[in-house]
Amino acid sequence: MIHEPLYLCGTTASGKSACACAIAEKMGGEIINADAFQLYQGLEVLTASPNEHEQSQAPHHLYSQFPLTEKLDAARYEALARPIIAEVQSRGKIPLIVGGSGLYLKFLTHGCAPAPPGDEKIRAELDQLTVDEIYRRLKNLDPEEAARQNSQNRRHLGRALEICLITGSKASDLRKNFAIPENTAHLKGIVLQWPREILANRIAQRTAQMLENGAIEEVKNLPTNSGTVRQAIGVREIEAHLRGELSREECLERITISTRQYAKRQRNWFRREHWLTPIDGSKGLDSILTSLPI
RNA sequence: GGCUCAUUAGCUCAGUUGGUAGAGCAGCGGAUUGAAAAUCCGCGUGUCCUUGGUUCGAAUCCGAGAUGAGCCA
Repeated sequence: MIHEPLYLCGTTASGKSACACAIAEKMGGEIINADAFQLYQGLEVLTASPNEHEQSQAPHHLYSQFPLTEKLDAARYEALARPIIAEVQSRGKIPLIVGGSGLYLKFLTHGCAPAPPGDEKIRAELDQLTVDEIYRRLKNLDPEEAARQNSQNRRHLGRALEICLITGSKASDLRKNFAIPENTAHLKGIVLQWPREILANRIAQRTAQMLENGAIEEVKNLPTNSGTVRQAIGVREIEAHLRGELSREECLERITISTRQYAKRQRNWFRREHWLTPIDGSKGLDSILTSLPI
């Protein structure tokens, strides 16, 4: 019997890991990571990766798999996760895909557009330009794409321009050829939701816990050539603290705020994924287990 | 006790020669298919400490009071 994957989403600090373990134990599942930063090895504390106890409760895949110098992206993630999902299915177990990285999840649920991967040389060049310059260049090559992007978003504009430069054709054409599937009937998943105040408290507590448990050491030991992973919430703040620019207390406060803001963005993302079944995270694991959409 | 300075948005502060106020941060709303924990967009009514006065008109000038900080006793 082949089991469809069950997606377990939710904002940061919504209790996904614990919930995943409970589901895996009860229903015979294996957990597959869908968090962009927990893929790396060396920032387990800062990224709130599942602890040893949790990992011993059920098989976990794609956690702490890559060195901090690696540059992963959503497409590579999809390519990594697919065979693992198939493997879990072949064992007759349920693939439990758990994580909060909306884009990564979307690649899994809706597929990957046939676009070229990022090019470091091009990105390094674009980094030298102002947003206005990037926008102008994109507008030149692909006015349609420029029109649908925000003229101030260097990341999104840069990606579109990069596609044009690599392929020699228009990013907007590529977009037309790749329609995001609208049929989501086959998708099964839940999104854990919490009252905002309570989630804010959980975030504050967990952040304090991280600093206690070695997040500062992790950042201290970051290799200088670590790329993507420097974007993780907490890295900048802790580095500022290590330089003496922020007190420990200020550092804690800054990370807590950033995390709260991130949770808000996640909430936005998941709200648009209508196929997800919302579940009240504060109801407790037993209650959650009985309201799964399977 | 005397003198000086401060008091404006949740916080830190701007506010030109009097014409009922605006930035950053926070907060709220939103976008987002190969960097996504990233990146970006939108949202500012608040007893301008209180109270008398001057004035057509006061956050702005004058008096008194309150609170805080500093200096002198």
